[in-house]
Amino acid sequence: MATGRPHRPTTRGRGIPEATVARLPLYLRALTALSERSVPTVSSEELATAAGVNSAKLRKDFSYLGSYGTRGVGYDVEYLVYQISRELGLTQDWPVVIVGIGNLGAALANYGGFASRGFRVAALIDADAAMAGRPVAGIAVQHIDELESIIADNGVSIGVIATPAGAAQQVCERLVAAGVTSILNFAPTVLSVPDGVDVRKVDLSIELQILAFHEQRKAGEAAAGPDITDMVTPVVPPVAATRRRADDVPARPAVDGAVPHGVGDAGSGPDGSDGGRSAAMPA
Amino acid sequence: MATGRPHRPTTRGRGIPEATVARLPLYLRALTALSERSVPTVSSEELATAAGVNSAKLRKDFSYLGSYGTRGVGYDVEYLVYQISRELGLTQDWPVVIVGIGNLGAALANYGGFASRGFRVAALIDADAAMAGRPVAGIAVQHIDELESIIADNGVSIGVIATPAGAAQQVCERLVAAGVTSILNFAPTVLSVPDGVDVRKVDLSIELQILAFHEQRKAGEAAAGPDITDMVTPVVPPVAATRRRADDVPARPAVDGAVPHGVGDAGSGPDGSDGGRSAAMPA
DNA sequence: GCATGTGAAACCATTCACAGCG
DNA sequence: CGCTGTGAATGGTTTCACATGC
Repeated sequence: MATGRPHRPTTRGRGIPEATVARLPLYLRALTALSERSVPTVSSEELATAAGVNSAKLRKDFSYLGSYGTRGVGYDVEYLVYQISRELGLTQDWPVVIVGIGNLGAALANYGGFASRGFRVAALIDADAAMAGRPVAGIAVQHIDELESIIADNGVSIGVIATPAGAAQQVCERLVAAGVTSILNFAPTVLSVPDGVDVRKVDLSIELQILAFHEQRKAGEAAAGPDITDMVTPVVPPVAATRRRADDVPARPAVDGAVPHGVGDAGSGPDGSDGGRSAAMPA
Repeated sequence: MATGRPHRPTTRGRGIPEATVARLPLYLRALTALSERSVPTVSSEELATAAGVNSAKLRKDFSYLGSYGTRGVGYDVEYLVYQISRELGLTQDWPVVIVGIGNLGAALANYGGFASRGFRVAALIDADAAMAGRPVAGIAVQHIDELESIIADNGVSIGVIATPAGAAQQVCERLVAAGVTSILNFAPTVLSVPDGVDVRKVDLSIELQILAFHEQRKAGEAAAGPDITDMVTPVVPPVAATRRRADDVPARPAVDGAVPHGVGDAGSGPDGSDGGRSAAMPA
């Protein structure tokens, strides 16, 4: 159980679908922008466009919160802002600690959207004694020895981990032991936590890899595809590759004698022609 | 899961499910760790644990790639690393540009996992002329005027946006016009892009809000016994939680005469009796 | 014998399409 | 009449459980 789990087996029916919860902040942001421009009401269509979803989905999402719209008119912006804020728990503010004040931690501490929407940076914590006392984003960094007392004194229940991967699990354990029950993890590691603790993960490298997958697919289709009508750019000049270690050779099946029958099997170097994306049901 | 769209309606069936693609990087990381410890094979059970998923899911995921395991034995680590890398398109390297070298952009540029897994920072770009020439993570920042030629000269197809929200859409358009077809967006905005361009979004503030939702739910459950459905809780003046503007009052339905009937309607502040932790707020 | 690979079942999410109401 | 709210249809994902084959 890693990333944002269903957090709980289904504590008795009730409740907003996880996918909907994940979109509420999006709606809230769009609504806040409208509110700032003093727009009084919006239709599901307009709001959906602003939030980047389709209107049916938005209406379905809102239907889980209650009937907050007016038929034939739309939604009252201010009222909806309040209802969503309340649903997300943003009418109270949440003290947050950031552990690991390197480049990333500092960036997070400086991030404005942080403080503005119900969250307050209660403390910045780092293991490097040399950092202690140094102000980052106007807050003095504290040494990790203080972690437990900081959590307790401030009633912190949300922690952000921005440490190197190697330190993440240990920091996580200390946070949890001290009372934190929600963790936002920026370290590229799978954290293991006890039940009842939520972990969400933000991983740059994973996001890039997902993009690379689609990117490759586009290139492959463009090159060998009768499908996909027109592509924006013809083909990306496949720059030479530079694999990071010495394992540039495909690597053989191994085991014993028979070779596992891959689908679009190896042989194609960095890319060769490869053709389609391979993948296809096995025989 | 970020905003990564379905990239395409279903370009004709075939292909690996999106949910599976999103997990491949996770498996790859776990496998790489095993590889470094020279572990020759793993079972689906072991690998699943290391990646933080369950084994049935992992096997199903791998089944979309082909039959790369050996019954009764498990998977050959090296071979699987190669197959997944190839599937993700990591056997070639991808030049990436980062636009917006503020705190976050600098953190991204310094992020090690970046370069190590098939990605290469081809350029750092910023709109501030004063930044031009300044080295960040060993690379000289270039002015945004050079954006188009940098993209073209380096065959960049992946761009990372780390600018303030206000600049994001414009930067996005320039990137796309110059040939970028995959974008990783860190700015808190919904980007609109033409078909064929993939956007993935990483949004700190959204992640925190999702955590806050669950956090609130935990507190609510702990405090309000059996069921939260009781509408109109008597007490509780909603804590004056330092809302950022003057709109601290709930905001009324509005429209005309009738009040919309919410579900677990307002009135319930942070939670009342609280029970759980919950920060001593500054009044 | 044991772990993979996979149909089938269960589950969740999205989309459709329209009834219902201001 | 227009737009919300929602049952029903569709599509995708996860889980189960076991046949398959090393």
